Amino acid sequence: MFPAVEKNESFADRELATGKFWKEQGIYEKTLAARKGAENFVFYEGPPTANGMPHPGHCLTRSIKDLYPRYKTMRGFRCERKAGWDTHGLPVEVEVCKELGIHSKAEIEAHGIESFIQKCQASVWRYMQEWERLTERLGFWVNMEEAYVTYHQSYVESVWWSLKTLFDRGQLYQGHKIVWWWAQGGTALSAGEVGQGYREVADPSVFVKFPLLDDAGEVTDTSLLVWTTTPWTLPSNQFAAVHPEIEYATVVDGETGEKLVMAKDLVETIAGKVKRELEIVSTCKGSGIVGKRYQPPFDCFYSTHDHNTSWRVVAADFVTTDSGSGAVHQAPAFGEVDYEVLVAEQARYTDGEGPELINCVGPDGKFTDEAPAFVRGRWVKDCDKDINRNLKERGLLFHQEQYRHDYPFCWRAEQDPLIQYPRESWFIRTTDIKDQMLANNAEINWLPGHIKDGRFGKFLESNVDWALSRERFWGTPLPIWVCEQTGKMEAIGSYDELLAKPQTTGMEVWEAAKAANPELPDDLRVHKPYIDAVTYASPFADGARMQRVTEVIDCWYDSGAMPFAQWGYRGQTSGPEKERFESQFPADFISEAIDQTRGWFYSQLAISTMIWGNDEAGMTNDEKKDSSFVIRNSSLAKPPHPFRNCIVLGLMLGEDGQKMSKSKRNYRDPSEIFDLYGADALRWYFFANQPPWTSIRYSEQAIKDSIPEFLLRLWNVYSFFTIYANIDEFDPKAEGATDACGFADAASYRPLEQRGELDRWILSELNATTATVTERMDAYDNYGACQAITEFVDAMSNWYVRRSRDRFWASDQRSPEKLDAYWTLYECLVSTTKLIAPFVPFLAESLWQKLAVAVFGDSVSESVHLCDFPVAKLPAIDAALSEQMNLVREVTSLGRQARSAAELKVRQPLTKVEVILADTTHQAWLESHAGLIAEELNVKAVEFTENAEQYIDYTIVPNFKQLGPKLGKNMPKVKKLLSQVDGGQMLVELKSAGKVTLELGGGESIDLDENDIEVRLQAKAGWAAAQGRGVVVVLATELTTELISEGWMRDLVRVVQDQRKELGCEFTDRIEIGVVTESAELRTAIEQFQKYVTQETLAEALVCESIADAEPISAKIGDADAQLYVQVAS
RNA sequence: GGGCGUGUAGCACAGUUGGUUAGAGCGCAGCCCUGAUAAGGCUGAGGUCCCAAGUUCGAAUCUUGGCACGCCCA
Repeated sequence: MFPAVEKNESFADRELATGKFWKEQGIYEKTLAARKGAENFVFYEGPPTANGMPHPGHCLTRSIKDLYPRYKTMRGFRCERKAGWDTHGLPVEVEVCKELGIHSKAEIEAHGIESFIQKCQASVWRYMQEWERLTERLGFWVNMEEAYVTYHQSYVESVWWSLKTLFDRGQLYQGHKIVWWWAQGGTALSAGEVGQGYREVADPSVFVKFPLLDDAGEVTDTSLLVWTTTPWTLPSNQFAAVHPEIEYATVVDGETGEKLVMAKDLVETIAGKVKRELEIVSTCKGSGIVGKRYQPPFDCFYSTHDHNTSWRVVAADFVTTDSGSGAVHQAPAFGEVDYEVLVAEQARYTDGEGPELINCVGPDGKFTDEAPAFVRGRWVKDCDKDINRNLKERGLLFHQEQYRHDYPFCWRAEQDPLIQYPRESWFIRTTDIKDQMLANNAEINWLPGHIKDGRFGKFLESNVDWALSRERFWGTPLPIWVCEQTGKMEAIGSYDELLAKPQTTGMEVWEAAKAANPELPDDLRVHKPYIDAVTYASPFADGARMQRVTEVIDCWYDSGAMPFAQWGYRGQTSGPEKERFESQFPADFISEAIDQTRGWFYSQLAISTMIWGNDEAGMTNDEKKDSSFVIRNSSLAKPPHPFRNCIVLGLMLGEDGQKMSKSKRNYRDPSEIFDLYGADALRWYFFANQPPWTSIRYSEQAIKDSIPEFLLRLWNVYSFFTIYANIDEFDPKAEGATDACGFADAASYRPLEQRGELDRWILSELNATTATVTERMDAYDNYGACQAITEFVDAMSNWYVRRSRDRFWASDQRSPEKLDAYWTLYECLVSTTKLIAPFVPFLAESLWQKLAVAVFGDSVSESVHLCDFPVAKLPAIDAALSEQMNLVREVTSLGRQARSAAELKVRQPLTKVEVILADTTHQAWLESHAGLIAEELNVKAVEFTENAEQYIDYTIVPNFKQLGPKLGKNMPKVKKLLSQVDGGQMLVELKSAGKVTLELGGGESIDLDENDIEVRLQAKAGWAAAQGRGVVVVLATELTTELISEGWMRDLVRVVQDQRKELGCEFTDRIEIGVVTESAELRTAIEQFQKYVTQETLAEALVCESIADAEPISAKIGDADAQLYVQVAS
């Protein structure tokens, strides 16, 4: 016996029980154990940060990440899933700062770095529980107990090892660059971080007069009109840039008489801005003013520096006439392009004689003492107004206005604008390996495909060296120690290596902290401030000490290092780290949202290509001998690495189409969704509604809809099966089957060829579906796979079960046809259960437990997830049968359509339908299924008519696909000719001769055979007919008394069935029926169809009088009114 | 400003190498069925396939140029 189907149990409740079962029985662990020794399918978990609450977008990534490992496991692979947590970086520091109510770097230092770091470490796990709960509730199987954590010592040491490798190769270098600088935080930000903080703001746009000097260095009456949007950089002005090819004009200001130089194309615009006449007196190319000297607007450096090198007009291609004046203020300290101008200028001189960088702003973003007195010590962005006022007072400000543009702010401290600022910073020379990265990229299977050469490829093309260092606190310390005397450096690859250095001191700082608080995790010893205390004797100078540089690194480097760092691999030549790393590299599958293009996707590729590039070009000689780099020569190093297949998910938007945000509350908490609809509904919504890379708008309704559309539909089939299997005492084990996947041992199990057509059909569909799902999933197309599954479940529910009901209800429990039906449906359900297991693991498990485990006990897998994925039995697939069945379904659908149009409800029997087929290939088969069609359409007869000219117009159209290439330009002519011929006659001719000849005129003619044309049928007016593509169904609409009576009796049956339900009858309960009516017609009909009614309703008696104890109900049967009495037979 | 992507029914989406009646779902309307019943089915209305030009015998599909939106970058 199958366990009875529970009523009143929600999917969500069942899921909780299933989750508990998995956990208690260690099913995930068992799936791994079961695949011991099997080929690996390597999955990398991109580490989320656990210091924020998870939202529905995380459910999406985690669902996809779960789907493929589950699928591949069932397909026979061993798929480890090591969880990971991203724990370092600015987001954590910012959170802690908020708690402490502090903001700037100085405040953190005042608070104490030791305490700050400890707080960071603790805060990383703030939402750990929520994340774990979500992961488990969603059914994302991942090993959280052995998760890798980026702050763990072994992880940090792996990162160190990789950085040491790069350092020793000269690929990690210190450079002087203009960076986006977060002044309050005292650190540079990476391009990715900056990109997240752009906001539209209004900044001043000012036009300033730079008086030009003559050859003697005296101020002339002409000024260059210079434009800038950052007045605060004017005190640090060093050049003015013009485009050498643009025309410049000298104009006279109609009001003041001043002479100004500006781009000729902009004269009119600028005149409009200031609303006065600007008269052009002469023009010249930009190259004509290049080299001219001018007096800078502020004298911070002018009087102390060489006038010949700075404060000159220089040529620059980036100047445009889109806005401004055509002459651009240059402060090389505060702009990347400006800085390049300085470098270019310096190149004109021998070393040391060119212009030096001038800068009167400190790293804290405040003006230094070199700046004009009225701004000293103030935050630069606050000084724009005062600077403008000062310029105005001195008559140098020509015009100012507001200008809206996007400007970057700190992504974690939204009120802090970033500034460009010159800094010493550490870089990784990724530009050296650009080609290798591109080669690796070319081998990655990106989904969708356009990522490869599109967003990701383009990003690689424009690669710049990775700005690695951060002048912050909570991150992987940059493992470079500097000699205090010589400035020479070396990199350290592990903590032990550091301790083994000569005369190491400083470990006591950590030891003291640990003694004071034994709770501190040991991992902290490789972090600031403890690691900074460790120094050792310099190998470069006697008596000197080696001291670590102060920086930590970009946390994206941490996550990108996970392919090896998750195992603590740092070049070991043997041992578990090496083995695990090598067996798990590269990944077969990763998936994250598209925002990771420049994040984790890139950091992984860059690091893996840096360390194990595709050739030996970057290796030192020592490394070439060093066996730890053996991977370079192994097959693992072949591209693609570090991952082979990558599904790039779209972004998930809130219900309102906006980005999900906590403050807008435009989404529901995932835990609520689980409670309301369950994890399977959510998962199915993700997998089955769209390809994963489309941005989806979170839709609660759509999640809800997965239940009736798929989950419940399948559940109902299962429920139907269970109810009748139990009534008929059908038990696969008792029948002799040994397990739930092979039934050949069962005595009553008949081979396919002995079973009825419907059974062969659904099993054909099952196997075709299995083949499709496998093929789609192997191509990482979950959407296509889900569509196939949905169609199959629909076919099973809406055609197989419906058409098989008679067999399930037949009274002979042991009839072969009935047993066939049970076996067939059982097989379909069990296979479907396995097919859906990776997608909706909870429902699949419930079904498996009820359909298989409950019956077979220990002789089947204890969980569906321990099963092998079904393999399609190709011989069982019968394409012709599938086509034929589709045709039957089309005919019945058309029949209903015709009934609906003629307002003849299905309950009313009709004498016949006529079916006319354009293509008679399947006609004979269809004729043999006339009974089925008759039953579906409630007609007494089905007739097939050929050449049904009375109902039909035949239209012949060319088969365009076939004839197109043959006919070319003659196509329209043939189309026209065919539309004019008598279709019916032509068909006759075609049938007898096998071809027809069409005269095209001009002596040309063409022979057409059956394949060259398509026949269209058009029902003639006046018939109750409906037409499909190649078939017309015509109804006979005349009714006889007998037919009407029969229709009435179907009414009666229906009302009685309603009443059965009302009375709470079991499916097997017998009843008695009484009908009291004034209508003689009704009484006659009852008499006539007594047997039919009693049989349909399981009635022992049907009488035309009242039944004493039953409550009468009023009913309309056909046209007649009646009082109906129904009661359960005693 | 540049790159990438997306524009198909009220909504959210499919549409396989170009082939002439553009599709399933939800929603809506009407109807049916009821021995799967806190279900199920059928039918219908609703589309300038963003716009324009081009290539072609033929374009939702290919090309070019616009427009709108999104993301990424400056």
